[in-house]
Amino acid sequence: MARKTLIGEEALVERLSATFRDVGYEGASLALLSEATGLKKASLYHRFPGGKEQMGMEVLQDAGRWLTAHVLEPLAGEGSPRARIAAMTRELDGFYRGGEQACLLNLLSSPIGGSGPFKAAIRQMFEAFVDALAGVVAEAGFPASVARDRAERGVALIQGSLVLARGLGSTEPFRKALDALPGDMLAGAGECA
Amino acid sequence: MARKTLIGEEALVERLSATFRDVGYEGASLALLSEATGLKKASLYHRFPGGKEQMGMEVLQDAGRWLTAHVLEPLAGEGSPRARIAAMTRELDGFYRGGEQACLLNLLSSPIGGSGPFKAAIRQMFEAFVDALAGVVAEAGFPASVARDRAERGVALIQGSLVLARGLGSTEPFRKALDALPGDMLAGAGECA
DNA sequence: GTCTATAGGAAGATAGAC
DNA sequence: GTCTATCTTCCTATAGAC
Repeated sequence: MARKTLIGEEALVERLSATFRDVGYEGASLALLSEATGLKKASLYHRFPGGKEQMGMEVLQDAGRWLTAHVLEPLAGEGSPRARIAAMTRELDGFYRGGEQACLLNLLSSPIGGSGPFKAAIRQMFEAFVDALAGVVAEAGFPASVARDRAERGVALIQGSLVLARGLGSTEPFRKALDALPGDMLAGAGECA
Repeated sequence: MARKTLIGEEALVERLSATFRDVGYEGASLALLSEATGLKKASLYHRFPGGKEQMGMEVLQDAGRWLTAHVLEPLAGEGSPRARIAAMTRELDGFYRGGEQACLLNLLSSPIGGSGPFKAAIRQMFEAFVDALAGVVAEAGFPASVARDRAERGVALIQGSLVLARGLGSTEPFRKALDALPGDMLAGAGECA
């Protein structure tokens, strides 16, 4: 009863995600998505009756599940704050392929005033990420407002270093940002400078 | 001899830039650009025979001139390092409209391996920005390698806070990042924590 | 310098055979 | 579940009048 589907659900979403992250949502034509997945356009519509927008949503939901499993839960889990943040950076390094792959949340975003189809999902993921990171920083002994500010800065650093890496054509800014992140988040917790 | 052009060159490029920054390069159709500028498509082609790609290039060059005049030169100019960085944040706050407008350099970027038409110009602007910021930090007494790392982090913070602001639908992360930037860049120069 | 009108092609999406 | 073939709409770009 096998061999009817040419590509598994996981691999399919994976390829779609990689394409969106490479060329953006608008830049990802069905021709391109078809080439990337090995499925003809009509086959893509069979799997995603809602068309490109549904592909975007499912890719985003998949990223949300990844975020929960590989970032949010570890951040809320066992170990010292520093160890948990360091573990998170390792996961992010893999997810972004050392900085080569851009972030969906950046490439699917809509203007601040606007209301694209992905806005709510993206916002939710950013908020969850900031909250989880702020939780760890607070656990290290910082007041809640400081923890929140630091967490926002941490997420901004990750996103911004990906943007910079893309702009400069080098993954170095991303790798450096990840390396420095635990120190950035916990500076002043025991030592100074 | 006036009144032939319905919109001046400066205003024209300004509107095109705003549109690209709102919906991205691929998302900016000629219909949209026409609506934003008040010029019909044929008129846009009269001003930009190279079509949308030329519009993107000229908008990018205009941003480069703005960067030189309002960021690079002030950073290399008079005043204390802290004052110069603070002056830069005020300029950036205006340019990004307090975080409401995204960054061209982000929205026109191509994948790390790829080679879009804007790649060289974008790379050059990011490098010039990082260099100028690193120069100020070095002037404040930090070793060149530390200054470079801090400057990269500063640019990443600006870019990332814009991404985060867009994702959260609030300009707050951007404004906070700007406020903290002088302290971030010069921490340890005299005081600690 | 701006416009209306239109060419020519690529986009998203669907029908129906296998 | 996948395909070829097709439809319609939108896109970039051009022609030519004013």
